[in-house]
Amino acid sequence: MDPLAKVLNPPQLEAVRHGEGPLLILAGAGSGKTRVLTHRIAHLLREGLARAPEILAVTFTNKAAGELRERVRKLVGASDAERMWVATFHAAGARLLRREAEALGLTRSFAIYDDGDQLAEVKRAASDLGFDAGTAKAHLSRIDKWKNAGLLPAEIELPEYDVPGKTALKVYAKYQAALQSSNALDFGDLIVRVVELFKKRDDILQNYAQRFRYILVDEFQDTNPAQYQLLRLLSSVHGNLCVVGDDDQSIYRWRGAEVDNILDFARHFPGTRTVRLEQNYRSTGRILAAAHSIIEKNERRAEKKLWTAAGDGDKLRVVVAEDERDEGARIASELYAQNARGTAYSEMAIFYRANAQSRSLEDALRARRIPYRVVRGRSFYDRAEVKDIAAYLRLCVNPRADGDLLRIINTPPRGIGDTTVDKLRASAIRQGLSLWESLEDPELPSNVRSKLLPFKALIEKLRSGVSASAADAIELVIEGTGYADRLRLEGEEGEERLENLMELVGAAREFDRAWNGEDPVTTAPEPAPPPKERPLVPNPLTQTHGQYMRAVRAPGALGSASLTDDAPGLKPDMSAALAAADRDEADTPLLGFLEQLALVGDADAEGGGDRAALMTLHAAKGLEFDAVWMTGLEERVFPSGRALGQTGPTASGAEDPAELAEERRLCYVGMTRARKKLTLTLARCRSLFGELRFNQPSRFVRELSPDLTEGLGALERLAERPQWGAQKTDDDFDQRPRYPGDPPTMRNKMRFSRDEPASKPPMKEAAPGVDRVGSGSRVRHPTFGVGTVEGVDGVGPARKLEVRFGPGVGLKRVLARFVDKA
DNA sequence: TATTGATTGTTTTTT
DNA sequence: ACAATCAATA
Repeated sequence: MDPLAKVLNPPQLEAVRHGEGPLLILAGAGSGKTRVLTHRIAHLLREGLARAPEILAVTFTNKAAGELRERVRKLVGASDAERMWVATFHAAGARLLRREAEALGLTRSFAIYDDGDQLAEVKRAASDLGFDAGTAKAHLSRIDKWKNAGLLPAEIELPEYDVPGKTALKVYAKYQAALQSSNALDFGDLIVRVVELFKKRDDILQNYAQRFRYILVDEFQDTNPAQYQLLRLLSSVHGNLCVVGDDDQSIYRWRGAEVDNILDFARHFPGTRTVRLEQNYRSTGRILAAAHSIIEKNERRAEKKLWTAAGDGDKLRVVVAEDERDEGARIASELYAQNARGTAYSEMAIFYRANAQSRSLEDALRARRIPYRVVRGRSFYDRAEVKDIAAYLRLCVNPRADGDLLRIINTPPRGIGDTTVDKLRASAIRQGLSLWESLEDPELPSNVRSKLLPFKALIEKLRSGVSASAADAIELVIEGTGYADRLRLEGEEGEERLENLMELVGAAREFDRAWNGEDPVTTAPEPAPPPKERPLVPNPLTQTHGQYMRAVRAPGALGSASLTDDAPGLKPDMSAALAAADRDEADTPLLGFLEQLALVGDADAEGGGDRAALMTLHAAKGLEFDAVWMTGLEERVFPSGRALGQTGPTASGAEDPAELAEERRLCYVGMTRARKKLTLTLARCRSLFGELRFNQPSRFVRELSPDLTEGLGALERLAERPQWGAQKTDDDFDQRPRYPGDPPTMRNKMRFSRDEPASKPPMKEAAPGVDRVGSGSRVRHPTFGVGTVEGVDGVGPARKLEVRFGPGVGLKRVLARFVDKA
């Protein structure tokens, strides 16, 4: 019998063994799709259906790409794994475009603009055209939509009456031209411009379409039309396109994702074999049944129903809280109780619809001293100081980058104000040159030139001083531009920014090392922490959270760590993996690091230690936890007020069925994250946008069957109570009529502290949060190793510690959030 | 050029 | 509530 049959169930096996032709794998939540993808890739190689370089596997997140790459590597070995393309859509696009840049009139060192750069550029485009720059956001959202749809300006036709559309289109054309002359691309371009390239140059398309004999796509339900076009083109020669996804988990419609891509796949690719993965290996029967009862109300979906061989499990629970503070307090005490019963905090998660909801939850957890981490976007790399430094570096590498030049020409302030900049821009436009080239335009007034020339000299000095090393380059910029000096003058906040830049240097240092295939430094004077068969490497990307991972080194390859089934909690080393993928495309570690800065956030950073996770429902996709709390199950919160036509600019009073279907999918995604325990909470009233609101319980809880759920009784009691109009203050709140069984008022709460135990629960040893690190503690810093705290300044994770590290490092001031308890 | 007061719009944000 | 952004001001 095929040994594969031991690790795969029949439909999984069918998907893995499918040979040529289009393949659609409808993979329900927790049905083992990554396993299928990895085994399928291994199968293709083993059966000689493809050689490694002929395989292209695309995902949406860096995390997914890293995980896939790693798991494939474990199956097929490092040398094959390195020769295939396993990347995010955007990384693959960037890689391809760097190779073919000339064909689009770009150079290999084009810059990748992020949202902020994009908005700035759109503003300039709009104001150059004489439009109000205040409308830039609206234009940008149209531009993004066009790009998601795969439409470049020339291909867009608008009806005469669409006046705002016409304006946006003009801005789009101008914006696109500005990017082109800046030798820059935005995220959307990383896809659309590949499509453009393929349409324009059939020879190049043929080259890639021939090469990629087998293409595999993860999370296909999230593809936008541009990505879909790209896949169509790339698979046009061999037709071996395998897509994996779950239409029920499509939650990015608002970003241009098109569920129809997956729903109509079989129709668009004749001869498609469809495989359904419906056996769930994650959740209990009740959780699956409840999730199904929510999702089955959606009309257009690929019929499938998850089942599990595991038991029914506990009932879901609904908790009705008084307000958001009460909601937080109850959840916090439940977390505490769960933990006392043996569930690690790291196995618990709290989800919310909108980031704004995290505040009250965090307050409650902090009050209870429950260790947590908030999973957010790319917060670290989005800091202004990091982006400033990146702009300097990009300008050094790519002088045509007008956006980067404008960003830093007066940062730190060097007397180059708006008027000077305007004159420079006018000159550049007049002569059709880049800003950089115009810096010494002899026609500029001498007072303007006298300001610009020193700036030019500064950049030239940097450019000649910048070496291959990313870390050295960053240090040179920080010190050489006066940026550091400026921050040092700014006190408290400047200090912190400087610390952040030091972290950036640390990340770059690690990246350099990985690039050069050197062993990562272990500064720790004592034996490296957990004795694994390999040394532990700080992940440069995730080091802000002090995470450590196992280094696995392939011969002659870059370091990359493994995400293994046997090592839960260890995540792949993204930067090293990215370094490996792009090494032949980028020439130096500096260029590689810049690429990483653009394409990889620190979002994937998993906080070390035993902490509960807080995140939006969107951020939860792809994750799983033993116990999950979904919060804010109230109409206008979840489903969001926008889907109900109640909030925002599109507020029409009418529900938007498409939006509501997406909210439903979001609910489905959230519920299917839970392995064993699922709790849904709502608050009777909640302050939202500054006013106190009494929201109806969400339809998603009202729809739950009592067979599956406990605590529904509270909903009915709630319905019997009269509703009050909006009440603005706590005083009003306290003077509401009292009903038997009502929780105490706010004021009472302060006195009696209903939910808070009289004495604070003692901190558990298992929670190595940074909060209790003080003088004398031994701490571990990802860059500096292990040291002893000698001083503390401030409170919370943002406080600074003076730490005495080992020899060669000495006394350093570091942010508490960057260290872990040693 | 930096500071201020008013105004604005607040879902989600893989890259 | 609240932050972020912008126009007017010193």
